[in-house]
Amino acid sequence: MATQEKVSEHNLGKIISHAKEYGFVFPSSEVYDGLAAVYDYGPYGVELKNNLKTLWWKSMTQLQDNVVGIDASIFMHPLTWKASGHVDSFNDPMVDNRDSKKRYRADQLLEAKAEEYAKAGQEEKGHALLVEMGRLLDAGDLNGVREQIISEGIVCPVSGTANWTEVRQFNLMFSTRVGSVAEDADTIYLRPETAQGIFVNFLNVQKTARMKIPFGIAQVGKAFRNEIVARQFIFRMREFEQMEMQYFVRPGEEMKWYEFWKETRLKWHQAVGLPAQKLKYHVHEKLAHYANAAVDIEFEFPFGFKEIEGIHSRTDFDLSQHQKLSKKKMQYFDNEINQNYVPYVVETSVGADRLFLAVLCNAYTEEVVGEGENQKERTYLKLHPAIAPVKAAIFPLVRKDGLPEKGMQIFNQLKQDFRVVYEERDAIGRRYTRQDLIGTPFCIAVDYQTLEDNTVTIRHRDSMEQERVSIEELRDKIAREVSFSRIYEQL
RNA sequence: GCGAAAGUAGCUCAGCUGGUAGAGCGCGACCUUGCCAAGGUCGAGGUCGCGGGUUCGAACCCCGUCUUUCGCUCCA
Repeated sequence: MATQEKVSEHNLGKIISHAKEYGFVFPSSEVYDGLAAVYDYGPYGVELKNNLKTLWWKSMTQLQDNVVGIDASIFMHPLTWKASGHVDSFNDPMVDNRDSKKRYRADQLLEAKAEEYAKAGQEEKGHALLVEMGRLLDAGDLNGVREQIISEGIVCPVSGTANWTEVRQFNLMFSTRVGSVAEDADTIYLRPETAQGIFVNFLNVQKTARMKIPFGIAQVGKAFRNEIVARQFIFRMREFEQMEMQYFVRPGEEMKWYEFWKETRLKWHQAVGLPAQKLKYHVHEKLAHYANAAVDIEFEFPFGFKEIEGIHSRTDFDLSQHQKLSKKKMQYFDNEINQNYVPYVVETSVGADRLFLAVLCNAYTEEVVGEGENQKERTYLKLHPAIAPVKAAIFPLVRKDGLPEKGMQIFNQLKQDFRVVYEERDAIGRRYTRQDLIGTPFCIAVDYQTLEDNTVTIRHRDSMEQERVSIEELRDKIAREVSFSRIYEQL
């Protein structure tokens, strides 16, 4: 009888320590004291993350018969970001109130003021204020914006004072320069989202893969955002990985597909092992400029419910914008209705690192086992076998009498199909524990009986129970348990 | 970016009113043992986050800085 105690509140610290100590996630450049909000994946972390990415990729491109993949570059033509709106809306003028220590977007303060005027029947005054603000922002006159705030008598809602700092520009896109001669070099950006690589390739993909609407394009890749505050371990990083799928549909049918993906994706997270009660939808009331519907799938992290995936109905905003700026048609001819149109898009966008963190938080388990005198605490990662970094460990019970040789034989055979490890050092109990800590679902022990009848014991991580099976059965038995199809079955 | 707290061995931490570092666990080798973090022997590993200052002397006091966590703030 094991009383189980799941990690719930305020122990992100435990997860972070565990992740570091057992080779999942390290702070970047730790020998130089680290780099804020950047992390590296260690030996087991990379296996787990790769498994999650592969699972997602196959769920999209293999299980869905009308979704294909691409891998676009991180660098893109600068106009891409003009078209997407990032150049304009990823540049925010910020101002702090010195008394309340609160930070605001300067433009939003002025917009709120303009709204007040409008409500008071002074619409023209409000309009004039915004026009002037637009002029100042275009001219890069941040001081002018600050003077506007002060002369309008705008005060901080918290402190009630007008003790404002300078207005400063925050650019959320990282830029670099292409061209070896500095003066001739062009500024280009590191992509702040992977979606645009899909949009600009829409026609290439549609034509070469001969896709018919509705169809989707999937992509896994890095994106970069110069977050003002990056926090909460790998939850919000400046360099992160997205798993995105853009689904192109007939205009007017987007809500049907939006609902379809909303449900499909929630089910997927559950199938990976995230419990239903720790997942919920969060519908956006305030929509981004491109969307006509948006919902987040949130997971209950130790620091609360937070987004792991977004499902957005992006309308034809992106393709239309690219059509406008590139002057290339982004249209599809639909034989069924005999019409040319710019497709609407439903996006599913998972943060790979967030999913990783959710899976890790959920898997981290501390429980008390044994009774009375024998009671002790046990820590292990309850990962779905299909995504566990190591599938099985092979242990000879003792380090003599030919057991190591037999163990190596089994190891060499299994390693062709699975990520397995072989260990003969230390007491077997400790070896079990070490595997528990990294979430290995199966430990195979070679004992004296093995030499007689070619059977071994398989010890199951979660129940700690053992069963005896013949060596010939091993491969198939493990294969069944660790196969992605165990997850697909739940979809 | 603001506020608070913290930073000593791989991890968790101790280190008194300043007198140039310790423990447990872990790690490596060997011996004994053999089914859930076993015992023994030996060993590796720290310029106490970094840089200044005060002092005869700084892990400890002062200043600065970096990093992390938490709370704001921001978040397509």
